[in-house]
Amino acid sequence: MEAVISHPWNVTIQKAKEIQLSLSKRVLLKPLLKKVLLLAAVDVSYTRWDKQGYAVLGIFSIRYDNSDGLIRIKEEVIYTRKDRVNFPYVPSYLSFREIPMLLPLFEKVDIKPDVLLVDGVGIAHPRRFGLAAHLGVLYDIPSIGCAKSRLVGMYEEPAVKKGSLTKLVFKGEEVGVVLRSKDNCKPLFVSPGNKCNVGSAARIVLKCCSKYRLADPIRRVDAISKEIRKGDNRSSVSRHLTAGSLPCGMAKPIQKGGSKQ
DNA sequence: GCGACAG
DNA sequence: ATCTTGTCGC
Repeated sequence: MEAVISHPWNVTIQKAKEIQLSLSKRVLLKPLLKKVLLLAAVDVSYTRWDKQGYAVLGIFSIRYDNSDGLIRIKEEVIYTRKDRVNFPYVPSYLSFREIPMLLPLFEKVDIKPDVLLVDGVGIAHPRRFGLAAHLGVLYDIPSIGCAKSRLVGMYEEPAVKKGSLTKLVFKGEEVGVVLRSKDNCKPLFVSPGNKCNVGSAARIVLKCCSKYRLADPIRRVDAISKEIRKGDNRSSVSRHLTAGSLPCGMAKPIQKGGSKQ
């Protein structure tokens, strides 16, 4: 994929804020009605001292379970990258810490997924421009933020049953939902990133939750990220197939010795 | 002024 | 985010 927008990343917090305020105007909120068949997910894990980050981008082809209508991952193509982290973690500026590591991975993908799931927030952000919104705008694709905790907004606790949800309201606006993705488990904070709205975001994320608290695709990239952090060995581009063949255009991007450092 | 604060 | 054993609940 090729970014539609380009801007510096090694910036001060003040400049980062200006970029967020400027780019937030490009966020488009609308129903995402197209059936999701190709889904992407990203995540980054770190070493204890924050010196290195392990970024992962997964492209997943999807099938729908006949019985429950939930999404099942049919095939996956995984891209990973180990990088030194420069930008510190500053609440509401996570994009500037993680996106620089993810950019090289997106470059390797030559197709646009129907939606991108992100471990972080979308518009449920002080300036309505969290990590998911930022990535969605950069690549002009639908994106959804699936945070494990709250950054901003007020809400009431959703019922304990999976599928229960309550509104996440920030400054009088509904910026997302608090979604119970698994019975009796802490809820997820789902907010649209780009080319999606709150309702569609909640519907899609719930369909991605099969047996665990986290949406399957995010849980997958999260596991891979932590796995390679421990091992820190083998090729940085791997392929995993579970059945059938890849949709046209998806087979190409796999190469060996692709991305390291 | 003080507490809160995605990963 | 990461460091960590056992432990309580579904």
